[in-house]
Amino acid sequence: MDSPFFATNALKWYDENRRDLPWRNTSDPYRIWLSEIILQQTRVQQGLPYYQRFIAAFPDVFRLAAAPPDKVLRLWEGLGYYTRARNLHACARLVVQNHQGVFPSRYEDLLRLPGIGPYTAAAIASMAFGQAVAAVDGNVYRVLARFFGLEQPINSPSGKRVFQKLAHELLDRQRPGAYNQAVMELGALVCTPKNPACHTCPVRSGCRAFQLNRWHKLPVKAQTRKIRTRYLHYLVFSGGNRVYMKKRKARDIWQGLYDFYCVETNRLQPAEKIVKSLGLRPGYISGVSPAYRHQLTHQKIVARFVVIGNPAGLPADAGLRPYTPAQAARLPKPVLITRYLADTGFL
DNA sequence: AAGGCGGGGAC
DNA sequence: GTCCCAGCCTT
Repeated sequence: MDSPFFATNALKWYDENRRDLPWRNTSDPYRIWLSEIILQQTRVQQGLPYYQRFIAAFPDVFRLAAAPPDKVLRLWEGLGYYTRARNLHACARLVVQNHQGVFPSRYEDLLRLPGIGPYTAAAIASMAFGQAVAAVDGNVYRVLARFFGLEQPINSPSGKRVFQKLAHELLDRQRPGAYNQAVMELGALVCTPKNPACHTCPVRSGCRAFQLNRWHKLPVKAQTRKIRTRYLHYLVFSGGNRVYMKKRKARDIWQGLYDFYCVETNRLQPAEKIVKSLGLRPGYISGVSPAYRHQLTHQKIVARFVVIGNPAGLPADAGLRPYTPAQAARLPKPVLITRYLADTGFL
């Protein structure tokens, strides 16, 4: 299905189904700008009352610029991302001081203002000034990825360029502002992240994701696996110039490398608690190391070493075997373990 | 390229 | 609990 189908039907649907929102009944750049800042990463339902309060308190950019910073921040309370409020105020003052209170109309000039990035600059330029620039936000990524069946990740720079270029090609040159809002409105009301209302979608018949039943797979996001913090409590059984170590099994970090008996928990625990959990008396503890930290690709390791000077309490069947310093030095070990052994002087 | 920022709603 | 939301800024 070709692009005119998408743009035409999205625009038509928008004209008939759009929500009546206050910033859509004006061409005042100040109001459009304010709404866009408030709606960054924020749902309309949450942002709407804030918009009303800001307009009531600051009807124009001069009133906002003249306000004390605390008053602006107080009105922003509860909305989150408070840098937005500080940038909002800074931007207002900049517009008043450097532009005589008149918002710049070109995308490139808007982009220079604090708090205005590529999306917001395009939104203002198109909606307030009719400039033919595509505003690409999370909704647009989702709608385009689904309609065109695009598998490029939306959170990589290369993927972003693909969507930006496509959005620019699709843009309705006659009504860029309405078109941009049409696509976003479609994403907000119909083509939602979960349970999209495909049965009411104006462009369903041309939608690749709908045809292939792949809406739930799109858009693709590159796995930005978040860092997991793991807390390892090592029990270092030692005595007679020997230290007890074991080989790590597969399917976890440090496969095949050698370390000590390990208790993993959700958080750092007192050494006594760890020892007790093994049925050992706390009196066996002959030393506790500070926390060692180690950064892996997607994990942060926090390790603490509890020295058990009495090998009598050795857990059977843990695969632990005694090694002399010379032997231990030759074993392959995680650098964390090597560091610890070096710190204690065992190696 | 990655991380931080935030509260709320859906699931 | 997780994911996402009309993103931007800093490092």
